[in-house]
Amino acid sequence: MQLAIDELGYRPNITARNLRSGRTGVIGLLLPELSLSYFAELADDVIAEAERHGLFVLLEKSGGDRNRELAVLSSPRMQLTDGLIFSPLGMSQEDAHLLPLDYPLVLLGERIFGSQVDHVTMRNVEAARAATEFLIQGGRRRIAVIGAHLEEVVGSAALRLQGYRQALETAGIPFDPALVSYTTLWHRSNGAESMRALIASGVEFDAVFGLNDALTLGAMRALQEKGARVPEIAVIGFDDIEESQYAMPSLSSVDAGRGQIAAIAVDLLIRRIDEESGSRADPQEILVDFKVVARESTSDVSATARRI
Amino acid sequence: MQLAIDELGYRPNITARNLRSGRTGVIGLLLPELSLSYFAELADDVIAEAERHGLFVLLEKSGGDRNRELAVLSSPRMQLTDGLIFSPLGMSQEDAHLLPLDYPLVLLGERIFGSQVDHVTMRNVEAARAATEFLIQGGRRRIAVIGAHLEEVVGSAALRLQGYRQALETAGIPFDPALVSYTTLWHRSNGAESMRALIASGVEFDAVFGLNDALTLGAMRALQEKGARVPEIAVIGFDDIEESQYAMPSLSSVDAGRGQIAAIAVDLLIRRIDEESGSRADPQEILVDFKVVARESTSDVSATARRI
DNA sequence: GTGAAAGCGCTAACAA
DNA sequence: TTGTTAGCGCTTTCAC
Repeated sequence: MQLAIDELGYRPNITARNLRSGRTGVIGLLLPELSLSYFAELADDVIAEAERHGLFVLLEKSGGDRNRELAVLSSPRMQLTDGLIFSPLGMSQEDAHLLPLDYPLVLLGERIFGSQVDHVTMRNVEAARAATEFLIQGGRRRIAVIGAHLEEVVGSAALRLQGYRQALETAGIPFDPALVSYTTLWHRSNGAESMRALIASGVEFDAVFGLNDALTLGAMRALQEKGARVPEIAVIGFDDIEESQYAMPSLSSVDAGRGQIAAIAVDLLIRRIDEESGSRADPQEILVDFKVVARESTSDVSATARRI
Repeated sequence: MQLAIDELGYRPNITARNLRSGRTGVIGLLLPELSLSYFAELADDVIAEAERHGLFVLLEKSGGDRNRELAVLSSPRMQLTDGLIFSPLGMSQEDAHLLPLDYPLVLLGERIFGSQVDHVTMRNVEAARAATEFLIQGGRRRIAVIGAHLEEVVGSAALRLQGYRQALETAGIPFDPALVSYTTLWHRSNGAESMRALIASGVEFDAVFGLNDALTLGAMRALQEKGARVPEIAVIGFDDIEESQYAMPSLSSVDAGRGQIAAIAVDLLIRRIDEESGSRADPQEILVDFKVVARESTSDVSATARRI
């Protein structure tokens, strides 16, 4: 039988099979932007994980735009896929009710919590607090923050800032708003601009906590331009993207569990896809592990807060 | 009528439509690795371009492995897509006959030339020559190369090395094999290792041409670790990935036309998809434009070749 | 056991 | 114009 199949070169028609079975074997992945290393690496992880389960990944990018996100969620395009892993950036908590419940969906990130949808995310507050505590243990007291978002309540920036403040509080260090620098986006250029502004403001600091690695690499570059030495000024980022270990000096960071997020998201999505349509299990909220990765940018050196 | 559609919430079944029409509205993109910035940025460009034409992108990664590339090419998975944009890395010229001719396919990159398949690529030789000439015009004579591949004839590394040699020849500078450093992969770590080996070899040089930006950023980092100053040692890369402008110092590079490659590849693929099955147009070989992007790493400074 | 038939939801062709 | 039907290629069911 197999011989005959090979000989005649028979190829099953996947589309017909899909029509019949109601499945496509494809999952969607909706991310803000692939040129941000964090998301590129996340996509890599998701594709690898999906492949292990015999699934393919249809990749869409939203550019972080709420309308584009909504358009993708409601478009018939998504019928090509059995489910969607979605990392919102434009949409926020108030939009939670706009998430489809009749379609297998797994949320990532920090924009929407407590919806009726499975959600995998990192321990932003705890991980940011660990990063800040690590700097404090290294003797730093004037820790600048790069990448805060104005008036944000949920979202990565707000949560990580919260972790930072908790660490200060625990250590009895007063919070100084002058040390917090705001950006809209988290590209390297925003980090560099923020750092230049911070330096221009004349505020003293002995360490920098960047709310993601791309930002932080830009900030570290701007610091060095002004003649500041790292780790005399200690610098730590967040996400632990691959290039952080090749920066000059190599950048300390927090590995917030990206690989684990990808694996769990795919697993949860598959579970939803396989679910009998009548019996919808309760939505799960999953938090993954994190760890501080110490590199040269936080090597111990005598610390003195100062103007640069 | 539209009212009735909206009211009843009618959604056409895309799969049924696909079965009927023989089209899926999805194109495949097969790349080595998304965590390499060049490919992440290329994927971003392809997705954006596909979207402009109402198409979706199913992303697959090969890890640069020939067997995985062949597996994807011949697997029925690809029936989910109307065509494929493929950047081979494991497959090479001898495998050209294994490319399917009965399926819309556009090749990228430098591994396979002159096949019966549409091909979009950069002017590797000319662009590498331009980068090298740029260094020579800056007064450099001892230009190290990072990232050559042993015994490669076609492929990005070989072509770019060829451009380097042409530039030397035109300038009457003898080619010194001791200045050429070989790697297997083009990650940042390989660039750093190569540079350390080059320095350990004791050879004198006053400039570095890295065959891609990731390599070059790693090499620049290793240079600086040894106390060498850039641009006293001038450094130029290839690809002009986004982060090169934020390196310290910012890295000069060659923009070899990535965005144009994405746009043309999608256009060609659509043309193939729309082609009547009987009338297969001749395969096209398209070369895109390049330009040298000068940044701090090649700012003019007095150059003296030396041991580091 | 092997084989025929129905139907997934759409669209193109045809009939009224 | 409007309505009906056949068929895309698969899988599941039911009859033999």
